[in-house]
Amino acid sequence: MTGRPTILEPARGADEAFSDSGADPLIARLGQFGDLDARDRDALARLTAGSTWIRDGRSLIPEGQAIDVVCALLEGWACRCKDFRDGRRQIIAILTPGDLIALDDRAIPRKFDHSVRAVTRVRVAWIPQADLRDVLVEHHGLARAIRAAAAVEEAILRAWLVNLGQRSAHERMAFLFCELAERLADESGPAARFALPLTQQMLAHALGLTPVHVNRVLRRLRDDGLLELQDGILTIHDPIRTRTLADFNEAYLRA
Amino acid sequence: MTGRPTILEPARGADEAFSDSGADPLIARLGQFGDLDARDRDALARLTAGSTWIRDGRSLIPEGQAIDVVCALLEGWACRCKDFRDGRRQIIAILTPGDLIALDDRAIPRKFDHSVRAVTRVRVAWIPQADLRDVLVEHHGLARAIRAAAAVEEAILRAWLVNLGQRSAHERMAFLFCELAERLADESGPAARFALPLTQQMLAHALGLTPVHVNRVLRRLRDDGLLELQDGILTIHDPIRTRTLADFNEAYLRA
DNA sequence: CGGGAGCTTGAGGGAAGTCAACCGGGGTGG
DNA sequence: CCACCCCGGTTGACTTCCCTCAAGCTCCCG
Repeated sequence: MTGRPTILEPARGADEAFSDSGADPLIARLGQFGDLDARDRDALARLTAGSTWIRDGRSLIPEGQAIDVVCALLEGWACRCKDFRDGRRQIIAILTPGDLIALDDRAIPRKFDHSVRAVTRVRVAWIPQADLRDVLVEHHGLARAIRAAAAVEEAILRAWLVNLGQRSAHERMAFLFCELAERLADESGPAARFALPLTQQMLAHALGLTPVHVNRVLRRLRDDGLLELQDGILTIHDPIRTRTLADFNEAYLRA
Repeated sequence: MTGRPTILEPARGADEAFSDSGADPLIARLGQFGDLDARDRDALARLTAGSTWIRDGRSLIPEGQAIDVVCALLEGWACRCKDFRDGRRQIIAILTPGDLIALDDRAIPRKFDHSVRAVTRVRVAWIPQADLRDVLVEHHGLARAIRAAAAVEEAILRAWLVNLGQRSAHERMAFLFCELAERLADESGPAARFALPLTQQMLAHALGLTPVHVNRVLRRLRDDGLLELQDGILTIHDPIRTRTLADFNEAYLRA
């Protein structure tokens, strides 16, 4: 995590080529917060028509940036992070497909107090704030869903604050995994097995721990039969005990 | 902090008597985020016309409450806090006069995922969400100032998350005090000496530490000549070194 | 084959937690 | 009125969780 991509991409026509893929992840996400009709979905598709691939490790939004365009994360993972001059780093949020980044839903232009970085290779669409605002005055259901998503992101922030303040390393780790399992849930319930593209270093930055200790905690959780993180795949073997350890309640993730 | 007031009030006509005091703290706070004209101030005064005193330690908003009225904090301090079943508690935010609590600026009705408690005796005004919304459609400057205040509160949340995740106990404490000094600033700059009505127990809950350790850290900061907390008065003797220790930058508190 | 990134494990240290005792002040009840 | 008692603050002794430093591993890639 030096800021430079650590793994070179396989050859593509261009690093940041246009793609015509749809706005599906966005529709799936926002649809959780209220039904979207065909016009809403169409508007979303138009807003995200031109999307771009960006390599892992790249900065999507630098700290200090003024907010003038919204970034719709369509594929891949990203994170908000705050870097210290002395090298310390805190990951403030983990962003997954369907997240709207740098959304200024309060119409208060502020400079970014943190940066946003691509964790994996990501596909994003850049939407001028004005374009989005114009669409939202016509599409109330969409506007409402977006506000609900923002409210949930704020609730996640509070949950993380509590997590860092009160829980032990083991509990923190379990809590983070429970949250991600819930956020990546489909109709069949929370994901018990999913791709987790975070290095132990990144987990450390998210949990306020050192990479070494993250490793030990993961080993302990594996030895205890709770879960396993192998080759970027997280498997929660014992969801009940994992939830209990984390004292996890998913209510804050609902609108 | 058992949930019951620990200090009984001196006799008053009634515990929750009406008061006709004005909306000055609210005007002062929101005025920082944009000029308010006489009509705006008047509207605020009308919204907060009937205010109530509530004893310290009382719960203003219980966890799980649906948001139907905004609570304007006019005098005294309060805090947002999250309680665990096993007795652990995390203070998520410290609220000072001028704060709007349970403001639903995104118009997304959600159940409260934490509680709000009076730290000191507080004077509050309860404003039905609908009344506030009605006023804001007519008063754009006011609406904007309130959105800006909400954006700053969210930035404070991020700053606290980083504080808990990355800083040592000493740094955390210094950071919190720098933030409060800045938030309580007047024209002459950050407050170097102000009433801090938080017990060491509450500081511990805010900083993710134990009360015993808070005491030791305070002693150390005092011995080192940085600051002093005596009888509920915080005096920052050496603002420069305190800021340096905390690596404090107040940019996030500005709109 | 060499080098770097990420993962793993061990040994030792330090920051913060735990347990316990004591003090002082204010409220309360005998 | 005085004696408690409780709460908050203070300090010491000891423990523990997590960090630091360091080495060695695998895998991928040049």
